Amino acid sequence: MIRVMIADDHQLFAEGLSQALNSLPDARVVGVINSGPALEDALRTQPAEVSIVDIEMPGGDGIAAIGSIGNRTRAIVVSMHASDDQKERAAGAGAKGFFSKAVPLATLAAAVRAVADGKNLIQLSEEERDQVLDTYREAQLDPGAASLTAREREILQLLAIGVSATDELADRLYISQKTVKNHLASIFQKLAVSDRTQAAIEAIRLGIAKPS
Amino acid sequence: MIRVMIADDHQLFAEGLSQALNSLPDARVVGVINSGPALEDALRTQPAEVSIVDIEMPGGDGIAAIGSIGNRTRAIVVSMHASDDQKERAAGAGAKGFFSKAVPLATLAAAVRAVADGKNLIQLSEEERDQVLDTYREAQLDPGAASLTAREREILQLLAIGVSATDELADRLYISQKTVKNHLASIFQKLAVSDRTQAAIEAIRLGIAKPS
DNA sequence: CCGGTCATGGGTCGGCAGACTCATCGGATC
DNA sequence: GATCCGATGAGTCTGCCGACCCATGACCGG
Repeated sequence: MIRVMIADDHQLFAEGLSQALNSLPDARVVGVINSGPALEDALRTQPAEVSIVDIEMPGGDGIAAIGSIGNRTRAIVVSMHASDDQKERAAGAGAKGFFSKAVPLATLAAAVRAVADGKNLIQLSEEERDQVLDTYREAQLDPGAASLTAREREILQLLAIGVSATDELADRLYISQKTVKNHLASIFQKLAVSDRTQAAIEAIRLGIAKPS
Repeated sequence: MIRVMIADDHQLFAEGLSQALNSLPDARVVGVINSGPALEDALRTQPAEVSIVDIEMPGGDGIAAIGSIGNRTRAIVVSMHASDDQKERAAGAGAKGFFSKAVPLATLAAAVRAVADGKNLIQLSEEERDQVLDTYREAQLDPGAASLTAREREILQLLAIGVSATDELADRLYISQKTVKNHLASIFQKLAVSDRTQAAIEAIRLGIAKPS
């Protein structure tokens, strides 16, 4: 689980991003703050592997904040109006990544994983960076969840949207009820749960079910 | 259920906000687009009661987009650098609300509910506006969920964190298994579900369970 | 070709889940 | 004070759920 701190004076952006990252199965936002100086304080009481910092903040901007937190966290800088100049300054302060706020959420999520894994993205060319990010696009699931088969995942998806009865699951998948129960039994083992209610909750938490 | 469309060229912001609004029990984001002109197209195929539009977008800015969508949707304008000038222009184009991106998410959520309910917030003074918003801070739950009793809500919270067995629920609440089953029966009726798995999913969707 | 894994399916069995009806008691409401 | 509702609890019964064991055919990697 990657602990993430967000620093941005635009609350709407910060809270939205927080919700979005929290919905990833392998990340957890542990703090949302609205100014640069507060970042250092927050990190003292609440450690985080990765911090996402807006470069444009009032009261001592993001760059200064990054410089002061040093090695307590790895910083990813985001900017509204991304420029090469800003990128240079971010790199100089020790940031490990630099992104425009115009990039898709999936890209930032991949960057968070890459940076948490020790990668430094900021000195790479765009092609190199995208290549690295591609290897981090998928969430690192729990060991149990990672070993789920395709069919088991299918059943979990149905479970998570409320298809809970064995006969309904069997109907939807065109298999017998016996097979459904067999699959469920392996799911219970792999997820370390004891019934389909807990399995459904786990499926939602792990992001196996698509809410949209 | 309030259908919401989001138009913002900063994908990170748009997707983050989308996730955040989707996590509300009474709103659903039906589209996220990244330019002004695309808003009109999107609304033609996918109706939405409320649209959240960034005033600063390349390729014909948000103001023009709002003017062209007229009465198909009610627009709330958000801006990075909120100014009175921008607010005037938004009001002139027919927007029903105007907010800085620095406001908390809860405020925007309340605004979405207010605007969906027919309120026009843009001509109000700050005090008047906050007064109106205060009446919309709470999500309008489904009729069924709204009538849940305190005890029923307690059971749902436990269910949603994986306490699924009757005897465990009884232990945690210091009541008999019989009573647990009686409460569950009323919950099933009120939420229109048929077993505790579906109830747990509904509880999560309705925000009855606290994830953090 | 052989071993492993996956999807499919069968059988059995104990036990819990859900549906239905009812009772008591306290607090609120009128 | 009569009434309603919420919380507590009980009894009964059908049937599904979960646990355990096993079999077969397909596929894949060595």
